[in-house]
Amino acid sequence: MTSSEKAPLGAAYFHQLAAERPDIALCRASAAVARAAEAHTDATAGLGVGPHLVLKALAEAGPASQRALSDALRIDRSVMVGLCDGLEAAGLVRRERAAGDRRAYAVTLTDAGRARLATAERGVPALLENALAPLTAEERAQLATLLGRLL
Amino acid sequence: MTSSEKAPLGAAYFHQLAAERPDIALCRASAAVARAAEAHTDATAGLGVGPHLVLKALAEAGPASQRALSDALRIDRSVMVGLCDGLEAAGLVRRERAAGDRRAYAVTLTDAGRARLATAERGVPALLENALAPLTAEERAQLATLLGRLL
DNA sequence: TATTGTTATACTCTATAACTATA
DNA sequence: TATAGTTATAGAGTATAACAATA
Repeated sequence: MTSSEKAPLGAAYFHQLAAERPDIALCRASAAVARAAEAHTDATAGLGVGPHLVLKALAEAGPASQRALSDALRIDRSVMVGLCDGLEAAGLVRRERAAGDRRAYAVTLTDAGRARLATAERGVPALLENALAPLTAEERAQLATLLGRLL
Repeated sequence: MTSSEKAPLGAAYFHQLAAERPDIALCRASAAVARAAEAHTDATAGLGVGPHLVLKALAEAGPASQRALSDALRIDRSVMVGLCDGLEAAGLVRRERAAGDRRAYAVTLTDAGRARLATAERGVPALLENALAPLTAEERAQLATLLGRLL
């Protein structure tokens, strides 16, 4: 687009592309951040992002149906099933029957779940520091605001 | 985190989460933008993002090896094979042998490829408008800058 | 030894459709 | 009829390991 026939492919090319196409920059940045965060899964007590978010939501909101968790975390219902299966098998969550609606569960955090969450949460700052290292605190806040607007 | 036991799960919950966890906001925003963009694939002449980027790189840099394309677009080499297969089958690209290195191809844009790219590029503004609708032009530039820093 | 292109494979994430039991 | 949970499935996207031809 700049000059008709001179734009060598290299590291610089991708940055120019990222500037032109925020959608693609978003996709690649998301993958890069996820990779960087995943490298710190140790920090989150071996808890993946999905399970971690479920425990966190339950800790903050109390027992909830899988449907409510799905909506709140924007995770598909069919995925939530497996997430809760894993958490239940690990003893971090109990599936009690919801009072007043026998279709739904009241997914409930166990003491072990609360403890595991606490450990995982302690690792989050390091995870974010690692994943967002190139940004200052101010820029991170800016980014969060912009992404919040997109969501 | 705020008060011990009151944070109803709802749309608001996700936004609070996004504010606390830019990594997760990035992941969800990326998916949301990709979905919005995909809904406009008509706008890009039926060309997916990967193929589009390959054509664009070739148009801007001239014939290149798959390796160079992989590096420039941050797409794995094994994925680039299939991308080039598809583009070649569609007649948008030719795989000529590279001069001076019989291992590599010189992937070359055909006239049909150039025409298809031109059509697809015409749809990009509408695609971005649709995907980034919640952001002002200024905010889009801000976002691009921040993502560029992350990459 | 290292690199280009290739294949096979696998893993994650996401989404859909269909089923059951309840409502 | 609509909803909660479940299952099976399928499609992207991404990544690894191994191989042949070539450097």
